[in-house]
Amino acid sequence: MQPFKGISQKPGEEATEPAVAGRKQKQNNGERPVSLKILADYLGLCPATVSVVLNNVPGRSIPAETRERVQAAARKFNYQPSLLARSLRKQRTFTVGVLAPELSDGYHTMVMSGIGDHLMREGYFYFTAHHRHKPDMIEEYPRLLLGRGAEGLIAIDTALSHALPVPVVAVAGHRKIPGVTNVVLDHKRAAELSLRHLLQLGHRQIAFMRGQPFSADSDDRWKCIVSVARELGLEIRTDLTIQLERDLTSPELGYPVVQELLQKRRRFTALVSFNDIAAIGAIRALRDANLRVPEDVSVIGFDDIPVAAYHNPRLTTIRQPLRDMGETAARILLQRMQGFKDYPEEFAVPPELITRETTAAVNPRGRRR
Amino acid sequence: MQPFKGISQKPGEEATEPAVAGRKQKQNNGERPVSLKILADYLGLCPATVSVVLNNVPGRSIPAETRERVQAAARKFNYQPSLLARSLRKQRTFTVGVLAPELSDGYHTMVMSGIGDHLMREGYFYFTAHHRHKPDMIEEYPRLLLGRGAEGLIAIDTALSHALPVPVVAVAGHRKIPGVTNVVLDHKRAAELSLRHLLQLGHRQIAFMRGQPFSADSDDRWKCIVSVARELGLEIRTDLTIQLERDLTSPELGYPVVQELLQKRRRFTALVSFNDIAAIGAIRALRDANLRVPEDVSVIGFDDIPVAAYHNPRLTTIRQPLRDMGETAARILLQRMQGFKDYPEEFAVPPELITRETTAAVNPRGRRR
DNA sequence: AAGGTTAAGACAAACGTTTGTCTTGCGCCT
DNA sequence: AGGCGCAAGACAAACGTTTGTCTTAACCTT
Repeated sequence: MQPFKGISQKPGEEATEPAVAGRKQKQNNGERPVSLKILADYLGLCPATVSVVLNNVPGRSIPAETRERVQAAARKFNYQPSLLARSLRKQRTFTVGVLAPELSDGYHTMVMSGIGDHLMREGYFYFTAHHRHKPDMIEEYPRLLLGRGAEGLIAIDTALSHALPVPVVAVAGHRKIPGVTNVVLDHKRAAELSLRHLLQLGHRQIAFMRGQPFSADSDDRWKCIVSVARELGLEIRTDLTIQLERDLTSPELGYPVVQELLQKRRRFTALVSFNDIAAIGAIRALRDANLRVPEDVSVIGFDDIPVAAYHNPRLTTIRQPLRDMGETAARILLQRMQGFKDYPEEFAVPPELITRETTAAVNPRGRRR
Repeated sequence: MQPFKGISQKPGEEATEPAVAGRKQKQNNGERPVSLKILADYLGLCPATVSVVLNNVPGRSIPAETRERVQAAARKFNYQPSLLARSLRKQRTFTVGVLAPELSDGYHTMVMSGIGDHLMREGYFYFTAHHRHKPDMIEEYPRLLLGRGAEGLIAIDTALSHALPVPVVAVAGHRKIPGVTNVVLDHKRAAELSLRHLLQLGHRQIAFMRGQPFSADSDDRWKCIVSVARELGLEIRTDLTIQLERDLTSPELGYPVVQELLQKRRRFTALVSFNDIAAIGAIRALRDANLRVPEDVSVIGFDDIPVAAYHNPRLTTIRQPLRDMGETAARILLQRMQGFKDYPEEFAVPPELITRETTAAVNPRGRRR
């Protein structure tokens, strides 16, 4: 961390600083904010009484006149109670921790958006921490978050390794862990939607893209695809199965793996992508190999990220209600934190098939052998 | 908030709960985590001494044997100091607040990602709050964040209205406010890059898309475009200027406004979009009107979001180093919090022109009159 | 007038730390 | 032997709240 040599503030600028609302509120002169004690001294009362008034504690008799004096003083000095001190005393922080692999990825931020909405609405604040799938951080951050007073944790796409002493809700969590509620997509249903759709269009030679091993959904999703394929009598060929490995959030994710697939020169008429971002990379790779989408190859994505509807061609995909999942996770967590005992171990939300332009009936004279 | 009727935990499941690392760590049985006092009682020492050992306070003489006893006990009981109590005592929380309009938008999350990286690396945690541009929340949240102990604030694309008693860094902030450091893109340079590029390709009839009034960058960006256009002798026609209004983060943002522009049937050969997302919507609108990009209309975006390089056609755009800007903001904030006085009022970062496929030399026989 | 009730608010302890000062006892020096 | 210095750790106050109990004085009742 080097000190910067940028433009320094012009001298005299501070003198012309406009007065701000109410009490003169200096920049950062080390003055501490007014505490209950200061307020009490000013009023000639004791801190406890002031606290009682300001919190409207029931069953305490304080005359209206005194109440007004106290409230007026609080306004005058712009009193803000220290949540820190209050939390320490009441052993309640109204804070939760949110753990995610990455902050800039569409999937995670959609879920976080739902979480944030619900938490703020309910008067909770939250710490965010991201771990980029590093196991030591996944181990360490929950501890740190608890140390900071988090009363509960939400883990997005994170491979938690053991139980924790507070309620935990996982979105797209791997494994069953005692004390952890899993909010997951109904992957079985998702697999049915995509495979049925492709089969109806006449596709039989279908390539599949598997997610990265560190991504929580990868495994479940794959198992469901395999099982549904069997039910529907569809063969899954290993030479048409590709595997994502890299930890990327850009379409580059799907580009090279599809290129490799094309080099094998096996005929396929459809591709089931792990997510939309990879699907966009995949489409680019197909086009760069002079294959048309959907005329030569149909592509189906997953997630329905915002650009999916505006990609060219518009992406057919399985929509995950990510924001809802985030809200649901937050709601369940808060209920559990309030001592609600009868929580579900797993909460599945239904996906939806969004048919757009990247899937079409199989082309009778396929161009690829 | 309604209690859910989901699957309840099977009875007896808790009894088979596997033992977890070290101390038996029950689910959530109201047992409080071990405190310094408990540890001290166990060791036959006083809490202060234990604290001294665990923090390695210099200048205190504690024999090695005692130190080891203390450390062993801390490990044994998995002691985690209460950051809450420590913060209260030391008047230092190592926490900052981050304020953004929205959590699921690409721009904001990219910046947040840079911020998060730097803060975590430096051992700070942060609260996030989002306000969806609602003025009352923009007014309220800073107060709440300070009440939670935030020692500094980072505001992304947020119209702060007055000074605050802690250091503040704004990314894409509107106005100059005393005590607020602005981290901004060099919009002058950005305007030069895009206009020079289009002029070189022979464009003269250029349509412009202005950002939403509530977006911090809109105004600056527009002023710079106007000023650079004048320098370069380019006329900006009001009948070719469109204005974004809606608060959206999907390409839908740019679709209807471009449709309206097309209905005026004024000839233009290029469009300067406010951002990439709107550019993708714009391209869709152009294609839906049977105009080819870039053959009939060149389009230039702004931001360089991850899908820009993989859109079809690949998007020419002005890259904002958003992650860097976030990191820079966090770095400056931490320096200011450490009492570094000589901070810049403004910190400008340079944009970059990324030439891809949506811009081309002007088509001599334009199809639109 | 004595005792009881009540209103109004003071008092103190507690939450879990940190840190400056104080005590105790031991070994050493002369 | 008396004094000094130092090692080891106890003690206490403080950070800003909340909350149960206690005090005081006024008022009421008979």
